[in-house]
Amino acid sequence: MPYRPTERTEARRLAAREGIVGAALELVAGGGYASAGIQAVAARAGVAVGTVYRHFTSKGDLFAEVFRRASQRELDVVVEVSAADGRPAGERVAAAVEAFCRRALAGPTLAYALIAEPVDPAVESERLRFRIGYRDAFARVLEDGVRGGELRAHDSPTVAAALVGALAESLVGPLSTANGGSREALIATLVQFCQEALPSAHERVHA
Amino acid sequence: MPYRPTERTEARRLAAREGIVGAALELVAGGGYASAGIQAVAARAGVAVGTVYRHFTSKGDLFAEVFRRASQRELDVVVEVSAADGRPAGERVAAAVEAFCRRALAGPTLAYALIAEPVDPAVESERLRFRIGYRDAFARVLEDGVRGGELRAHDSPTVAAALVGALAESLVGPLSTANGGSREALIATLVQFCQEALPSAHERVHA
DNA sequence: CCAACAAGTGAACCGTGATTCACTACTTCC
DNA sequence: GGAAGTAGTGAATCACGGTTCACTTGTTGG
Repeated sequence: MPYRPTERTEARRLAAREGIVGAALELVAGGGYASAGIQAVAARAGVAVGTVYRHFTSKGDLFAEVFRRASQRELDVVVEVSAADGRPAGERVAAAVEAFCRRALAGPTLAYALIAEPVDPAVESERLRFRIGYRDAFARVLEDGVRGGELRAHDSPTVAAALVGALAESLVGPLSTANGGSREALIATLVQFCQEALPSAHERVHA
Repeated sequence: MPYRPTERTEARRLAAREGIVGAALELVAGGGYASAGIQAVAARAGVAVGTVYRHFTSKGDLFAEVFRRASQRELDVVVEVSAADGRPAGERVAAAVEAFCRRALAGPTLAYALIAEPVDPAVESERLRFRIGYRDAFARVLEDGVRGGELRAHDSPTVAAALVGALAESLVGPLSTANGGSREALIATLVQFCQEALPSAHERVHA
């Protein structure tokens, strides 16, 4: 057996792969998914088009990984911040919302790509996993709040989805350009909104 | 001048145009924008591909009209329902939300296409107009509420955008499949959510 | 009926961008 | 050095669906 990939070679291969993922991520962060063609990725990574296909079976495969990494970073922060057990649900939601907002506003193009921009089906399904992750993070907080008597019983998944949708729309959705004010004011408005939207136990139930 | 389009001919032309728009709308309502290619539209309308281009300069042009009509119907209902001046903002928001939900749930594929599905830029800009319409309808109610002392001062456009986003996400967004319960329960949850989310004057301001 | 023009037709065209593949260059081991 | 295999290359190919256009058909008024 005259040839067998060695450690050194394997590392080089991995580095090349990383270079491609990194180039793709830079393109997405800089100009959105629309600007991230295979040719552009290859050029930025300093490799040939064919090389990209040595490491990924398709464009969808590549960007599924790109989205997975970028989204995981974001989700981890929100999960971390909202995990603080014992504290009131309202505070935990506020912290999660603020973290979500700050990160989205810090890299709006990336946030748009991760949340709202049209993408390939393979990438879309990856995105869905993380959207569900956000929803579930909020839902956990809501359910803890119910258990602790702070919130009344409610359909947590739906309310959590509504919170995610509210943030997505106001931060990166088509209506997001509307907020004329400062970044801090926007965050304050959204934090406030999400906190009040919670089904507090002491709130009068309308209708 | 041996030929001049007459009334009868003009009517026939208009009918053909309507047939194309109708076919396109049926396709969108049945299978989303993705399933509505020019070939498919022409086939369903019973005309040749070229005929479509006698009536519309491009695919974007055709579907901009399709979306405009479909969206206008929906927006009119929400604007109508929420316009009732004099009544409390909470009630008006509840009525608007309920109308929005019922119509979206009655035709989920169409709702998805109108609100969330990826579309051509020309169509997207048409969609934006209507999303702004929804937001503004909510914003008007919010501002009336502030004037009437029912709500405290706040960033109405942003809060209105958040409401629209919350509804869009929970009804037709990627997370919408999650709501396991009944349609009525979902509507009740969202109506409740949106009402509580309003910045009521008597609500304690956190943080 | 015929001139003049519009409407209708649909196979062929075209732009875009992902994907392929025959080839070269490199790495390992004997 | 040479055999055996992998990584890299990038111009050519392919798939797709919107768009075109030379042609046929239909309509009007003289």
